[in-house]
Amino acid sequence: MARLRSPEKRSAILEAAAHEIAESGIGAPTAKIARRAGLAEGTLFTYFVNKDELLNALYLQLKSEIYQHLVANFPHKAGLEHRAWHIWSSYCAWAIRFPAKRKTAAQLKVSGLITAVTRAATAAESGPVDATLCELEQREAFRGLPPGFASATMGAMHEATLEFIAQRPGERKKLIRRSFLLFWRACR
Amino acid sequence: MARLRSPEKRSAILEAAAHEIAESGIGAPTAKIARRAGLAEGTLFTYFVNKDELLNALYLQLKSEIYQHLVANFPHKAGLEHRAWHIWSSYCAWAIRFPAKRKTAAQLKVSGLITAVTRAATAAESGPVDATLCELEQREAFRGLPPGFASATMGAMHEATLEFIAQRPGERKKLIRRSFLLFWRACR
Amino acid sequence: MARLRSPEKRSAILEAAAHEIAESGIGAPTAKIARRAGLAEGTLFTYFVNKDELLNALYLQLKSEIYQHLVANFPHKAGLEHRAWHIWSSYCAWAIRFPAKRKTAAQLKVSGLITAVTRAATAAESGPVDATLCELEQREAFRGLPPGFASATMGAMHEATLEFIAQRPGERKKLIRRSFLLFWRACR
Amino acid sequence: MARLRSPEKRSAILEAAAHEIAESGIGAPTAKIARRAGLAEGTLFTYFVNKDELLNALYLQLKSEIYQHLVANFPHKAGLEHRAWHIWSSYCAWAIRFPAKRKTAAQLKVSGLITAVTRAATAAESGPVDATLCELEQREAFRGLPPGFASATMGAMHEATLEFIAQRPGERKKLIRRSFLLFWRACR
DNA sequence: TATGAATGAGCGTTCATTCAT
DNA sequence: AATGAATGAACGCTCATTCAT
Repeated sequence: MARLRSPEKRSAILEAAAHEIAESGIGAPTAKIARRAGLAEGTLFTYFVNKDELLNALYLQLKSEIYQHLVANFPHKAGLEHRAWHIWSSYCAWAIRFPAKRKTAAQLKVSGLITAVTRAATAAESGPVDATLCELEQREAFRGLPPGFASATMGAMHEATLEFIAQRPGERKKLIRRSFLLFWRACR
Repeated sequence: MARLRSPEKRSAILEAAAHEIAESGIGAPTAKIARRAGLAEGTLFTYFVNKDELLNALYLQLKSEIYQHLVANFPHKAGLEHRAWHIWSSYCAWAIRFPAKRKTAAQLKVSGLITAVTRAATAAESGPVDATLCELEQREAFRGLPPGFASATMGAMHEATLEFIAQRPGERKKLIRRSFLLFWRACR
Repeated sequence: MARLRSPEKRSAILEAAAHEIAESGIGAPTAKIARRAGLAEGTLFTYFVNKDELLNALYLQLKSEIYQHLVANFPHKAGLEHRAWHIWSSYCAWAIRFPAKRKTAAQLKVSGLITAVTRAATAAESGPVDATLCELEQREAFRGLPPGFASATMGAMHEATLEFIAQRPGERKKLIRRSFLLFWRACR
Repeated sequence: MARLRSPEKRSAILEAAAHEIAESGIGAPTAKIARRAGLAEGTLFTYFVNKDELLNALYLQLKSEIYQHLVANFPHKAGLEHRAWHIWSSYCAWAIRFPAKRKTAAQLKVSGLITAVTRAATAAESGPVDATLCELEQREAFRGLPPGFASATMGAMHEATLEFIAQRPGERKKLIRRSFLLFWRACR
């Protein structure tokens, strides 16, 4: 019941889940996840009341990890384009470094299992990243489009870019730069 | 001679699968799909050797339906922007008209079950749409980006747009127009 | 209804069944049997009302084939030992020549699907073979043992012998001779 | 600690399987076996990874039970004929006492599901029984026949005998004695 | 708290048999 | 008579979840 008996074990479960789901999809068995986390089948359910909750917690965790990554070394004082570039390139770096996590996040997003509450919680994190994206949305380019559109567009273009990078890892740097230019043309 | 395998039943299965998967995800039971198609459980397997093949056939079918939709009334003689607009708005119209199909196509895409063969088959269809997208990629905006990037970008921005439309159906027309403008700024 | 429309097709089904069952056991699908016989799934059931009847007919057929084989070139005028040797060696020759049929006959025998009626029918065939076996049973060695015991013993020792032959095909001839000697010691 | 896997349950499954297979053949459903063992369907698969393994384990178990039975009260010091008689009569006694097990063992043997590994494992058991059979094979009667032939012959004649006993249970004792005499004539 | 055996509903698939053609 | 699509019960097996230890 006490849901946080050992934060390490909870983290181990989330980490294991991210990898299992990347490999086997949402249908990855809880037993395998638990085993990969070094725990017994049943123990998983002392940390998460059921699989759905585990999946929602995992989504939250992944979003949070991304956020941490974007915020690290954030150029608070820089101009808008530079800050946008930081977000763009940092996210790509994270996605390339943790491909399993990225894949899992994508699967969870379309799974239909992520609740409105969870989605709201991911949106709640505010900080320099959101501030930058909001600033972007003030621009002429986004006139008439609803709040969040800049962020959604960026995310969508990210996914497209990362798929190409997966096929041409050698051109990684160039693709990140060029795709940002494309994005930035739209915003300008 | 015995009854012939009927294309109508095959279509009914694909149609039923699209709806069941939209509602319940990739895990939708084949028995439910068959029932929804008005057939017995076992009959499904005279049309598709197993679930994976059904899913691949469904993906192919959905891609093909989209293509048919985009090609209908295509303004062959119009300028590039006009043709791009046709693609943009027609796809949105299809997605809004068949939300279940769109959702299912998205799920299948990330499911890991779509084979390389299937993906190749969807890419094989060539025509005015591809020609237009290729023409787009010749532009300065896509310099240094690999073939297919224009199409991928468009697709990604579509997804973002459609999510917002789902929440504000009333602003549909405006959102489609405005988001196209955003896309077009990038291409210009 | 008319069960004998085409005797060739009926035979083809039995032949196909013998091979399929040798390969896959009693569980061999009727569809596969029909296909192997060059017929459609449903056609099988115009010749045999159901699978059980097909299996019983097959058992009968195999027993009959064996009998035909033993009776061919039967040394009617020879002494008892010579006639016994003919039965012994001819059966081994048949089993070696048609291993699938032998295997299938063995499977059917223990399957629990062969009815008393079928068993009775196989026993009904009378002729020089039975006469020889009856003659054998008159001997001191079989005193106090029920009718049919000589035949059963011979059959049992055959099975044992054939298993060894399967592993040492090169010694075939010697094994057949030596095992007959063993059998004959018992009868003498 | 959780419950430990219980040897009793494992045994109960094997026992149940022996009876179900005797009644319904190799096709006996695992669900029925589990139910007969007093367990839930799924529990069977915590003791055996799949049906094939269960069947192999069952074969091993039956062979072992037979062996235990033959070894009990074995007349180690007696002459060869007496020891052979012990094996002969003890096996018959076991088969009559546990007809279901005997039938099942026979079905498994011809099923094609028993692996080489399992067969090897059954052969590995060595002891006074094998010693006696080896001694038998040294005799003139088995000259030129491969090792294991005495055992195979005995087994084959057993099967024949038991079939007759099944039809005349009253003459059991006499049949066992007389059939042994027949066997012994061959060996002498 | 941690364990993993136990549970049984649920799934994908097979297959003997029926029946429209 | 011959065909093979249609049927649905049945099967082996999986897995989220519970619970005795």
